Amino acid sequence: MTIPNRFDHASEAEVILEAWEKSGCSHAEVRNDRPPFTIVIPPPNVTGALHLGHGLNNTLQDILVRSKRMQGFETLWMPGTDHAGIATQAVVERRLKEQENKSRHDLGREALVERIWAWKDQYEQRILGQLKRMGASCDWPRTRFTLDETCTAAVRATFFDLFHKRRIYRGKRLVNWDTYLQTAVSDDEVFNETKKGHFWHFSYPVIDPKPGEPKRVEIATTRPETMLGDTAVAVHPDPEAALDAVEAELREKLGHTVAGEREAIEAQLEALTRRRETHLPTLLRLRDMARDGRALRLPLADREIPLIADPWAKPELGSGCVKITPAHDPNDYEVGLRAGLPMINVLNPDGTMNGEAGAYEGLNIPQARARVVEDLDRLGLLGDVEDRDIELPYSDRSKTPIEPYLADQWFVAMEELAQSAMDAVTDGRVRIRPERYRKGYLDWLSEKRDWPVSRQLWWGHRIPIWAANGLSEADAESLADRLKRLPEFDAEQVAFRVDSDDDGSRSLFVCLRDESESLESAVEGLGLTRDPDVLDTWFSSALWPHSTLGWPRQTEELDYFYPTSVLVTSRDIITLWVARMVLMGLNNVGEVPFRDVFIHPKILDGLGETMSKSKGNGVDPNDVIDKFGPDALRYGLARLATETQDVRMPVQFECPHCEKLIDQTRKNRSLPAVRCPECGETFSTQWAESDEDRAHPKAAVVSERFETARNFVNKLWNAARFTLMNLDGYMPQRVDVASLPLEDRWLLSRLSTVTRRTTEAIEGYHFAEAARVLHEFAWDEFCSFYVEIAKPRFADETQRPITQAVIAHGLDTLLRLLHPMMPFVTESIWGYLNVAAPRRGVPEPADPGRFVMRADWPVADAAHHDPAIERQFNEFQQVIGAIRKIRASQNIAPRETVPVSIRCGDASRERLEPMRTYFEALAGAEVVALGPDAGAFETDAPLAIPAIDMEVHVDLEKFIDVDAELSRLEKLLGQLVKQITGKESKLGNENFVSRAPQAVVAKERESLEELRRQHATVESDIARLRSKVG
RNA sequence: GGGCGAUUAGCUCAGUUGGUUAGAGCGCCGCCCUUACAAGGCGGAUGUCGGGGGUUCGAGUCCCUCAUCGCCCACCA
Repeated sequence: MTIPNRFDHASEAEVILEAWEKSGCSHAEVRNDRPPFTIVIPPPNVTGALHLGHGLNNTLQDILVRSKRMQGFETLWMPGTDHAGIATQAVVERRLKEQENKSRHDLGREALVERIWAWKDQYEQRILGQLKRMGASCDWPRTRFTLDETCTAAVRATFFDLFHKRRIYRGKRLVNWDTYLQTAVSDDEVFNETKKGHFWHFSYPVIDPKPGEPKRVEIATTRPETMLGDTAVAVHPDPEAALDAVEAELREKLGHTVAGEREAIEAQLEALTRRRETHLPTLLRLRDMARDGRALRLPLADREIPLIADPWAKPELGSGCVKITPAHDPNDYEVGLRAGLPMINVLNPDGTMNGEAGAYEGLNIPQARARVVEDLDRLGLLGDVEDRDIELPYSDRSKTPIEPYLADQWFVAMEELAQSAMDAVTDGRVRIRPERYRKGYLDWLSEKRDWPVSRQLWWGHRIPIWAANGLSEADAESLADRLKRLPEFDAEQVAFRVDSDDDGSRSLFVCLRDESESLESAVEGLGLTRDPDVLDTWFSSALWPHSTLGWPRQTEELDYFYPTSVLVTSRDIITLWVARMVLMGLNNVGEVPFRDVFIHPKILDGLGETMSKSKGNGVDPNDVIDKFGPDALRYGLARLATETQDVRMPVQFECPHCEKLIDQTRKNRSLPAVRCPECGETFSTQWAESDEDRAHPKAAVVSERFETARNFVNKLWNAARFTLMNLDGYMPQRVDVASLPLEDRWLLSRLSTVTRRTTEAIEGYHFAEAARVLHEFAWDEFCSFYVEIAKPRFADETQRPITQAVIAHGLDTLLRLLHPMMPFVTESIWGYLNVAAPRRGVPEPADPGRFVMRADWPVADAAHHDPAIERQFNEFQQVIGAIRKIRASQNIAPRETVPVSIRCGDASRERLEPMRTYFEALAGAEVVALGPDAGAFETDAPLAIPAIDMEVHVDLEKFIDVDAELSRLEKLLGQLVKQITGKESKLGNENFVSRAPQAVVAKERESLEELRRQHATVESDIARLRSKVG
C-alpha cells in the first residue's frame, strides 16, 4: 500500500464530503428504536459570510453531534439561516444607494423585498457552503430559513395566539429612530460615541411674573432644535430634600474613599453648599409657582407651556430646571406620562423638521439647530454656550445619529412569559453552562419589560394585523359586527378587538392567523388596512427550535426531536435569543426548547479586540481551511474552548507572494495595501479600493495558531501511514488479552482510560480537555512509544501477527475518538484501514463499517484498564528517559549504540527482560546487564531513579566528557539539597506533623527518604568521577 | 453607577475538591534529515502565579483589598 506522506486535505475533503452526502450519513429520521439527540443551529445571519466565531460555534456543535451519532443516538442537527431583518435590509439598501443611487422608496416595497431575496439566496449558499466545507454534519435537506413558509406559519400562529390571549398590545413608545434608514432600531443596535458638542443655555420667559418672582427660567440642552417640541419645564418638587440626599450620598462616599478621590468629592460638597445659596431660593420659588399652575412662554414656537414639579429635575445640576420634550427624549417621555403633557413630535421620519416646527419645517437637524440658536440669540434668550464632550447614540447599521422618536408600536406583554422562562431555569428544566450565566439571564427576565416587536422595515414577517383607526365607539362596534358577519369569518382564523387611543377615539384591530387572500381582501373590503411594519427578527428566532420541526402542525418530528438536547451559543445573545426561545417554547409547545445551554468563549484578535470585518481583523474560516485544512481549523478551535471566556488569537496576513505570515497590528490592518517585510512585495487587503491597490494580490487573513493543529493532523496521518505500511499479511484473529506482553496490555489499558476521559470531557462540554487528552495520548504514547516498540516486533515473524492485530485496533480506536474533532483525516485513514484490516478489534475482530462517521463510539473497556500495568510500563519509560538524558548530556551521536547497565530489583528485572529489544529503538542502547547485580562501568555515567529504586549506568568509554558529566551531576546535587532542606524543615515543623492528614505526612517522609538515597548515590558518583580525573 | 470575568514562562493558554519540585503548545538554545512524520526526533533554559493583607500545618487554588484589562446592563437636560 502506498500512501502520500502528507494528508492532502484539499483533494481528500471534497471526496469525503460527497461520499458522506451520498450515503446520507448525517440524515436523521423519526425512529422508535433509539433515543434522539437534537441540536438546532443558531441560524447565521444571511447578511454576509461566516467568521471564526461561527467556526467555533459550529465546530463545537458538530463535535457533540458526531460523537452522539456514533454513540447510537438518532442525531438531528437542524441547519438554517436567519433573515436578520434590519441588518440585511440595511446592507441591500446601502448597495442600492452606492451602485444605483436609489433609495428604497424609489424602488418600492415589493421590488426591494425581491432584491433582498436575491441577496439572501446568494449569501445563504455561501454560508451553507462554508459550513459544509468545515464538515458540519447537519441534516441538509431539512435546511430552514426564518422567513420560509414553515417558519412563517409558526410566526403567524404565535402572533395570533398572543393577540388572542391579549399578550400583544399596541402602544406608543420612544424608539431609536434611524433617520437614514428611516426605521426604528433596537437598543442593541445602537452604539454610543463621544463627540465634541455644545451645551447651550437658554432662558424661557415667565408669563406675567409677580413681583419677586424670576422673570425667566434657565434651562440647558445639547439638542436645541428639540425645544420646538417642549411641552413643559420641570423643577424638583422638593429641591431642598433632593440636595440633602445628594450631600448625604457624597459624605457616605467620603467615608470610605482613597486619598486621590477625596479632593474631588470635597470640591463637590463645597459646590453643593454654594448652590444652596445661589440656586435654592430660586428653585423653591419656582416650585411654588409650579404648584400654582404658572406657565412659561416657549420662544420661537410662541406657545404657552406649564411649569411643573417633577423629581426628574435635578437641583444639583445646571440651573436645576429641565425642559421637557416628551416626544424626543426617553426620560421626558416618562415625565410627560406622569404629568399628562401633550407630546409634540417635531420630526419627519427622514430627520427633517415637520409642520409642528412652524417656520423651521423642512430643515434638517443641523440646519434647524443652527437656526434655533441664532434666533434665540437675537431674542436675547441665549445664555452661555459650553464646549462639551457628548455621548451620542449612533445606529449600528447606518452609522448615522439616532433620534429618539415617538411611534406606535406593537408590544408583547412579558409578565407571565418572562416568569415561565425564569422558572424553567430556576427549577433546572433548562441548565445553563457555565453556571455563572444564569444570573444575567434571570436578572434580565426579572425586569419583565414588555417587548416592542414592531420594526419599521420591509424585510421580515409583516405584522398580521389589519386596523381601522380614529373611529367613534359606535362606528367601531358596528365595524366589528360587520366583520363577524363576513361569510369568510372563522373564529379559529380571525381575532379582533377594539382599543381606545390617547385622543379618545377607537381603533379596530383584526389579526389573521393564516395567510388567506380571500379573508384578507374581505377584511380590506371593510376599509381596514394592513399594518405596514414587520416583526423584530428575534420574534421568529424565538420560535426556531419548534418552528423548524413543523410547529404548529403536530408533526412526528416535533414529537420525537423536541425538546432539543442542547443549545450551543455565545453569551451576547443569552437574553435576546436564549431567554425568548425558552418562553416561546413554553407558550407554544408547553415544553422547554432545550435541556442544556452551553455558552462558549468569544474569539478575540491578538490585541484583545473582537474580530469584525469593519476592523479588518476578521478571519474567514475558508482562508484557514485553504492554508491548514478543515481538521486543523476544527481541532485548533476545539482546543480553545475552555471555560475561560475570550480567547486571544493573534491574526496574520498571509503574504500571497512568499506565503510568510505577517503579524497584524492596529496600524497595518486598516491599510489598503501592505509591503511584505519578508519579501518586499506588496499585497492588498480588504480595504483596497483604488485600481492601483487592487492590482496587488490580496492577502488572506489567518492565524498561525492553527499550525499546531495542522501538525497534529500530520502526525496522526503518519502514524497511520506507518501502521498501514506494516499491515501486509494481516489476518483477523481473536486476541487473548491476558497472554499479551506488557507493552500491548499497556496500550489497551491506556486506550480504555483515554476513551473514558474523552467521552466524559465531551459530555461535560470540556472540549479543550478532550482535545488535550487525545493529543497527549496520540503523540506521546501511541506514536512515541507504541509505534517505536512495534518496529522490532514487525521485523520478528513470530510477533508480527499479534502486533498487527493490536496496532490496528489501537489506530481504529484513536480514529473513532478523534473523528468528531477531525472528521476528514480520520475518515480518509479509515478508508485505507478498511482495505488493510477489514475486520479488526480486541479481543474479537468485527466489521468496522464503511464510515468512521457511522462507526460505534468506543466503550471504555474496564477489563482492559489496569493501573498496575500502566505503572509497570511507566517504569520502563523512566529508564528510557534516563538513558536519553545521559546521552544528550554527553553529546553522543544518535546512531552510536551505547551499552547500559540497569541495577534494579528482581521484579523489575523480570518485567524489563522481555523489553530488552526496545532499548535500541527508543534510546539507542544495548542492555548488557540487568538486575540486582548490575554494576557500573569503568567509565560510567550513572543516573539514579529513586521513585522506582533503579540505577541506570551508561558505558561512556568512547564518549566520556568528564567535565560535562560532573557539571550535570553537581547541578543535580544542588537541586537535591534544596529539596531535602525544604522537606526537612517541613517535617521538623510540629504543626505540620500533628495537623496535616497522616497520609500527607507519610508521603512527605517517604519522599524525603527517596531524596536522601538519591543524594547519596549522586555524591558517590561524583566522588568516583573525580578520582578518575585525579 | 450595578453586575460578570480575567491577570500564571517572551506569546497563547491549562492547572479538578487547598497537599511532593506549577504544566502544555508556539518561540528560544544544543544535538540530529535515524526508512511513519524536519509539519519530525532527543535533550535543555525560562515563572517574586498582577500588588498588598488575611485564613491555614500548608495558598496559583479560599477570604478581603487595591491596580489594570475586557464584557454585559443601566444612566448621561
